[in-house]
Amino acid sequence: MDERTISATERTIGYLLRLPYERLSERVYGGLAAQGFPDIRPAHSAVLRHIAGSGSRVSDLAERAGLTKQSMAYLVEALAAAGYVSVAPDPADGRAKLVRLTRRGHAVSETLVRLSREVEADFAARLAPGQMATLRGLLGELADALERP
Amino acid sequence: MDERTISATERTIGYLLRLPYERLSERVYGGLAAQGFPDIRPAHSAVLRHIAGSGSRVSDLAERAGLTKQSMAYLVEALAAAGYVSVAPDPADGRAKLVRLTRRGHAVSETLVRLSREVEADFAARLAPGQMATLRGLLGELADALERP
DNA sequence: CAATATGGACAGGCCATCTGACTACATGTC
DNA sequence: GACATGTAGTCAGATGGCCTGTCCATATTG
Repeated sequence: MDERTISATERTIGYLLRLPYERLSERVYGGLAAQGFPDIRPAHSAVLRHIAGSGSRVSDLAERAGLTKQSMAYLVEALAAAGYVSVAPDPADGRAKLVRLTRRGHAVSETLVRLSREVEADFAARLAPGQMATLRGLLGELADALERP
Repeated sequence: MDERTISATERTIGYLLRLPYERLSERVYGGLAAQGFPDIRPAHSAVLRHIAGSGSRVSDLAERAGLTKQSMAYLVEALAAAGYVSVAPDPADGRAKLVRLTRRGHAVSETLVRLSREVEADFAARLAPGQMATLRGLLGELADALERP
């Protein structure tokens, strides 16, 4: 008889969301390390996901990612030190700086998306045909609903 | 024209899993704080989720949660200091200690599950009828597949 | 111009994890 | 029963990823 307090009765939706997320993360960031990007960590995706091709300000990145300016500056600094982004003064505003992906930054971003798709495909193979598409669709609808509260 | 590097092209499955997880967490742990459990943090769910009614050892908890013994001991210590768990020597093994939920620990565990269900219901209300059940079912199947690799 | 808002930097702190080194106890083998 | 090895837990130290508070420089607006 299993006496577990939570999981025996019912797995929480939090557990069900977090488990695949963590497995995915391990594989994606492990894969990045294996492919020559060892210094990219999950938190850095907050930068990579939101950075505009024409460059973004730290404040904008912070707001889009839901982090403080200081936290975003910390992440950007690490990416800049490792050569994934460049930071240059914004010609349009003397206070601001523009963060841009370098060639290496674009490479890591593309690799990240590719690895993510690969792991997603592997997850899909563990479900019945078509179910991963359903899952992705539902998560997308939920994200749409949550992005605009 | 949106030039975002990742999200404009396609939201990664990681993003789609993490977004609802984070919204859920904010609400569940905010709710716990509001209901008199201000010192419970998301990491503590690793203890609450895996602890057995008859008591569990730190090592067992660590293994089930996928953490090191040291990390689990750190979490257990905080919960013990706040009165959510008791820690007593294991009569069956002089090296070991048994971690048990106190009455307050049971209360927090039940409240956690209840809040989780409430937020899940709120999420469900943002989707078409029945879709949340489908989503939960698919996540459950995926979790089953990932729990036994 | 003065007042206020904004972009960013600096300092300091906390939490949640890790690794490495260690002690105390348990167990299995001879 | 003694010894070798394995296991439960602790101590110490480090790191990453966030936070708040404070401050400076530059914009913007009345």
